[in-house]
Amino acid sequence: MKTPDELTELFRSNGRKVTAQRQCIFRVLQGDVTHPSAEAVHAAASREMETISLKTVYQTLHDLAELAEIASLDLGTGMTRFDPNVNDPHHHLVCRQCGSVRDLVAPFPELTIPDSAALGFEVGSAEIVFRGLCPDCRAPQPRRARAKVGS
Amino acid sequence: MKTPDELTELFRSNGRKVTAQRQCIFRVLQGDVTHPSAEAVHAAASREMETISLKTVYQTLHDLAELAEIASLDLGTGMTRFDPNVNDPHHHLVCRQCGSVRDLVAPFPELTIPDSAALGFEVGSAEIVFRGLCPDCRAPQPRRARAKVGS
DNA sequence: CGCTTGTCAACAATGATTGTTGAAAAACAA
DNA sequence: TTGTTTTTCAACAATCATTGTTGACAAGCG
Repeated sequence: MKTPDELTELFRSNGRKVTAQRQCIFRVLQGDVTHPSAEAVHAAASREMETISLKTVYQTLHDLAELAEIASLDLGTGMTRFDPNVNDPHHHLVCRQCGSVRDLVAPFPELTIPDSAALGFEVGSAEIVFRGLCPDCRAPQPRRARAKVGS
Repeated sequence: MKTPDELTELFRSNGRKVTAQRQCIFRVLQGDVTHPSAEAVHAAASREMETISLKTVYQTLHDLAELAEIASLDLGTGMTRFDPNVNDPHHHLVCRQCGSVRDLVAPFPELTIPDSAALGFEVGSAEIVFRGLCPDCRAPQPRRARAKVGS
C-alpha cells in the first residue's frame, strides 16, 4: 500500500474526493499487519474520529481494493479481511481458533497447473491458505491464564 | 462420501436418527461434483421432497461435515460450498465469474512450511485455491448464445 | 406397543454487508 | 475567495446466508 499522501494523490487523480475520514482510514491501514476486518478498521478509525461510520469504512476499503492498494481476502473467518501488503506476493496462515492471520513470506513453487489438469479452466491466480493454531492459541498461558482454554 | 446405506448405519451408530429427509439429502449429495451450496442442495432435495426445509438441509450438512463425510469449503463465493469428495486429497479451481468449482486432481508438493517461516504457528492443513475462468465463462458461445455474455 | 429422545418445519433473529437519502463537504473554475 | 457541481457522509433500513427457538412429530429402542 502506498503512503497516505500518495493515496491522496491517487484518489484525486481518479476523480475521487479525499476527505478527513478517508485519510484517517489510510493512516489506520498503514503498516497494519493484522489483516483487519472492516469492523476492526472501523474500531481503529473511531479512536481518531468518533463519528466515522462503518459504511464509510466499507466504501473506502472497496475503493482501495479497486485501486489494488489493498487486497480483500475471504479466509473463511466469517468476514472479509483486508491486507495492505500488496507489494510482495505471499500466502496466509490462519488460526482456526481465534481467526488471526499472518503473512507467510516463504516463496512457494510457482503453482502452475499442468494444462492437462486444468480442463479448459483459464487460471489467473493461486492462493494457499495454511490453517492451524497461532502461538497464542496453541498453548494455554502457563500462569496468569486470563480466559477459557481449549474447546 | 459413503453410500446412503452406509451413512444410515453411521448416523445410527452415532446416536443420530435417520429420517426420510436425511436419506434424501444423502442421495442428492451422492456423486455430486458441483460443490453445491446449502441452497443448491435444498433445491435438489426439494425436487424429491417438496416440504423439506432449508434448516434441515443445513443441519444435515453440518452433521455430515462433523462426521467428515463431506467437506465444507469457504471459497469466497459468498456461501459455504459442500464437497462430498473427501477420499482423495485435492484442491479447487474457482471461477471468478460464475462461482463454479472444480476439483483439481493433480497432486501437489506437500506444502510444508519451513519451520523458520511458521513462526510458532502449528500448521494443520493447507488448501490451494486457483481462481480463473471456467470454460463456459471463458468464451461466449459462438452461436446459439442463450444468455447475456461477459460483463 | 409405548416411551424417550432427536428431528422437523415454520417461524424469528443474527451478523456481515449493501442500498437509500438528504445534508454537508471537496474539487474546480472564475 | 466565492459559487457551482459532484462526491461523500452518516443515519437509517434492507439484504443475504446462516443460526436460534419451539411445539408437534417420528425414529429408535426395549
